[in-house]
Amino acid sequence: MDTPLYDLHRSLTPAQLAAVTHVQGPLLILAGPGSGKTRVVTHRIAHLLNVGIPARQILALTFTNKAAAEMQSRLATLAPGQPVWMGTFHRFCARLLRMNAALVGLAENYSIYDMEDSRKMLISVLEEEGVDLSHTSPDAVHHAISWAKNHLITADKYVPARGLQIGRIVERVYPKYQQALLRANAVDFDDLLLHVATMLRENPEVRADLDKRYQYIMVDEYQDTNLAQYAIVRALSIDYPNLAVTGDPDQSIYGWRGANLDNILDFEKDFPNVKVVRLEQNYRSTKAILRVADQLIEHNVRRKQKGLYTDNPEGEKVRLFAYPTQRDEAEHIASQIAQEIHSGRRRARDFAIFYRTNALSRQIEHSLREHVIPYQIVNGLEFYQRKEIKDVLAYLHLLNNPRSDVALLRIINTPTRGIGKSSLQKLQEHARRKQIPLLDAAREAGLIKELNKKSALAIAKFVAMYDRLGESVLAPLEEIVGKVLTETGYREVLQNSEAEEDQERLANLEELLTAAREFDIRNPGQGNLEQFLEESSLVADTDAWEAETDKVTLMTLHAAKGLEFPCVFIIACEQGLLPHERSIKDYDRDKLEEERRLMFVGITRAMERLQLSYAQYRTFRGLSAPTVPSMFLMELPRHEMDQSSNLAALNATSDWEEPEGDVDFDFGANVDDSSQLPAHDDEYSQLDEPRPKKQREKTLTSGLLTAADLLARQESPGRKVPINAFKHGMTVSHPEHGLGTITALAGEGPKRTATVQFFGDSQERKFRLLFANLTPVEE
DNA sequence: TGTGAGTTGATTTTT
DNA sequence: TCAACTCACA
Repeated sequence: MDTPLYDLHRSLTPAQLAAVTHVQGPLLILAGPGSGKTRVVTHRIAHLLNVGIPARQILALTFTNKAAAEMQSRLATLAPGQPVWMGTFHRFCARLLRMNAALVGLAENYSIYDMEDSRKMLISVLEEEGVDLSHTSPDAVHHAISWAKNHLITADKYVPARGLQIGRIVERVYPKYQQALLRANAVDFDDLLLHVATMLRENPEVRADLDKRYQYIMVDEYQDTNLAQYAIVRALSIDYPNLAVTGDPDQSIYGWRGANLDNILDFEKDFPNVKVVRLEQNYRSTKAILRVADQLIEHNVRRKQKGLYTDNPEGEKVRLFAYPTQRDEAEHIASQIAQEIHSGRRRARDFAIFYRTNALSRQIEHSLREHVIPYQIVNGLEFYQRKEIKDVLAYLHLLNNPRSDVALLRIINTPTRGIGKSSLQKLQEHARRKQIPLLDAAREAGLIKELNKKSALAIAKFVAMYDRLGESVLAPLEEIVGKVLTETGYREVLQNSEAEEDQERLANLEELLTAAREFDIRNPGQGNLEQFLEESSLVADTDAWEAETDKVTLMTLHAAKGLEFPCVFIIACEQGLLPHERSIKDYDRDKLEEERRLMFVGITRAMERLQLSYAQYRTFRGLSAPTVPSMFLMELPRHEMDQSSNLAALNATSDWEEPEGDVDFDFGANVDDSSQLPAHDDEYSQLDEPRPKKQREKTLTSGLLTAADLLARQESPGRKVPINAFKHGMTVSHPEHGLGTITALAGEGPKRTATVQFFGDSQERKFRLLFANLTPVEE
């Protein structure tokens, strides 16, 4: 049933309503922080549906999976069951490319290389070309290529900018890199966009079809679009220019990734007759917080003037604290949080701590642990980036795309099977000479003269194993993953290892199996390997953040965008960190303004309480040094803020709530203050024990049970062992066949099936667990 | 060929 | 500080 219109529109302000009810023609929504933007977007989609626009004509593009999921779930309550396509740019492009791969010289089973993969590929190209890297690094070259791609500059069009040192190298290597990718039937992240943009430009009829197909396009966070994304959206909005974008120039923080602020600043020029709606009322923060944010961002030149206001209460003063050391900073923040939690005033999830770089989280973590405060970190090492996961996925990648050399290189000797560096080199040599994929070269190992017998045999065995795995590509994902773990010996190696680290890896792989199983449930039917790989390639760190758990959140300022918390701490507001030194050193105003926006984003996450702080002394990269407070702090309305130097408070034993008196905030005093901080260096390094690996744990599953799980848990009459007790790699016994090992599991509930390899049996056997007479064997 | 110690070199943000 | 990479040795 459609939601009646009046219901949908109730509780919207006039400005919001104007945006929601705009249907035909371009629309620009300038949405300040906390202005209910997501609400407006989802209501607008619901409105479009209400006025009879088919769901399949609507497309909503976001930058993160999280944002897409958020929208999806909100829309689900407004307009249940409507198949509106929502997702990230990259995912959308992956889809389009899948359907039109041939147009850009790819096969439809192409692989998506992540940063690590494409970097490896680039390095091998650089080596092949014999490029001298003494004055640059592979990463710099990579970045330059990425920059070019984001600016729609293809390999054949690349002309080095004058004075750009690296230009010469890029000019030479970019085409080779691109060829290598095509040969491997692979794309990097940037290619997803570039290929689609190219495809739309060169195939007018395809473009027209898609334009017609997606008549109503919405783009979230438009200020973060780069030229490629702009071109794509533009190309799909020519015949049907019903493009609605939302964004805030003041929250553009991805310039370094090619985001082009002009896209939003010039939107009105690009699309004539655009309707502009400004959402300036903030529903999130107190007046005090908003004033601080506003004053800071006033210092930027490249922006659209915007008046932020709120009807929220004045609230408490924003705090600006100077601590002697980072340890004091962390300790005091942790104590404040602990006290608020213990007093029952707030819960752990109400707090967030932001910092400019990931490395800054360590001290905070340490203090939070000391105070036994639960926290979650959104940081670099996410699930799909872990070695063991990437290894196993590489097997899957190679199964899906036999031309993926990067995948092959990753696993041909993982776990080790006697194929060393020199053998590999010879193999690569051979592949290069004949211009064939490595896997094909491996098939000819016996014919390669340079290879000794032993190596050739090892390679042949690898190929045989690969082909054996290949027989299962149409099986459910869980089964494929299980097979990979068993057949490759990967599981066995870890099981036999004493190292705690390896046990953890085993647990992570168990999680991967669970993920595969959940995927199978979501996607019944055959041959979904490709889709599974695509999904796993396009997930990001911040997607792992869980709003529901009751934990303090630690994250970078970048990751914080789009979120809100009652209490926010921004630490290390120091020159060189925020703004980051790289944005200061070449006096680039744009870069500096981006740093300022970053701080603006951080500040505007806070609803009720905000504390900015810096340490007068900070140990960074093992070196301790006095700091200079962030220049941005000078731009704030300091007179109306609570400025305390916390030395006094730190000496007090009990009450943290009221930091002692308003000591004047002296920006110069910190530098020569080292006398009162004797030898803290050593002392701290002792305290600073390495972060336990456990902290990395991130759950892929919610812990919720599906109906099928429950079913599986039920004890069926006549059997002692619940179906769930059977795990991959487990030893089991069978009255007829004797002892064996479970090599794969698949299916759900009564259909759950185990594949067992019995000892001394030449082939595997499959059993329905519900009926089979299998028993786990205690080891 | 594989392992481990030792050294180096780099350290922003991420789809 | 730490991870990635090199190089020497078994």
